[in-house]
This record gives sequence, structure tokens and C-alpha cells, in this order.
Amino acid sequence: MLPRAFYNRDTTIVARELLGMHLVHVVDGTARVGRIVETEAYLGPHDLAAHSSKGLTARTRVMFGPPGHAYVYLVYGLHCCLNVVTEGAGSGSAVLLRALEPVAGVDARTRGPGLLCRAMGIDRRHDGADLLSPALHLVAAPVAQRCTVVRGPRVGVAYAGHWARRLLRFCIKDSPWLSRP
DNA sequence: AGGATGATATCC
DNA sequence: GATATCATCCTC
Repeated sequence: MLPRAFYNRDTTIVARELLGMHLVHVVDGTARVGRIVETEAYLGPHDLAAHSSKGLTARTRVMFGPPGHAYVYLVYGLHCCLNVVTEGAGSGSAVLLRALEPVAGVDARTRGPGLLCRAMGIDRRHDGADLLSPALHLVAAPVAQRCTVVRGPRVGVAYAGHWARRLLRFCIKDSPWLSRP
């Protein structure tokens, strides 16, 4: 299981290193496992694309909390999105998980942050959940594989001015499981 | 190109 | 208390 220290580091580094890691959620005794192929870094209150740029509110409370916890919110009224909180408490930074490659126990689409949550059985009840728990956590992939990482601008944040152009989206090159090419 | 669908922030 | 705005996904 990835230790708390993994998350308590620079958010851009965490976003890149999460590629290839496995997300594990045990539901009804069955482990659902997916390999992370796409992430986005949200750097803190100064990042106008980050929810934490609105300040500390009921919604962003978890994002301002300690690292290694799940920040889950509802977007567009229908879809949940899963983020992992990074850096020290108060930093307001997190990494959005955008797409998974199914590994085990997953029999649904996982391309895109909303579908990822649906397939993994993650919803707003998991907001604030500790990611160092038996039922929900991340692990290093059992087989060390080297993969080429490509960077690009984050999706759906055109409102964020120059922050929209920062290359804070990370993908495993040529993965067929990306939310978009 | 546009609709579903509801929480949130930001005004009044 | 009203409303504009979404870190989406699907169908047309």
C-alpha cells in the first residue's frame, strides 16, 4: 500500500508517479482493481482551475486536509470525481484520477473521471476517506513496468485563464484506456 | 450541438 | 432566495 509519505510531496510529481499504480476498492468482499492511466494535478488555491481557489468551504474542506485522503465531489449534477489529496494539510492541492485500465473485478467503463467512480463503486460517501485503509487504497503495480508519460493541458478548465494552458495532465502514452486521445 | 441533473458559489 | 456555473457523458 502506498504510504502517506507518497502523497505528502509535490503534487505534480505525485500526479506523474501515480500513473501505473493500482487503485483498489473492496466492495461486498470483492476487490475492484484498476491501473491508473490518466491523472491531473491541481496545485492549490493559487491554481485558478483548482476547487481550492474558492477558499476553504464545506466542499473543499477535504482538499485542505492532510494528504492521502479521498476528495470526492459531484460534478454536473450526475458524476462523481475522485481526487487524492497531496502535500501537507492546508495546501489545498490534489490529483484527479481520470481513467483506469481494468485489472480485476471491474466490469464497466472506466474512461473518464465520472465513469471511473461509477465502475469502482466510489461516490460522495467516500469524501474524506483515508486512502490508507484496507477497503480503499492504492498500491504499486505488482510488476514494475516502464511506461512513457505524455503531458497536456487539463480537460474542461478553459475558465481558468493561463492556468488552463499549464501541462498538468499526465497520460500513459498510447494507452487504449485514456478518456480522450 | 445540446440535454440531463444538482451542488456550489455568488450575487441580491 | 435566485441564478450562473460547472474538473462529465451520452445521444443526436
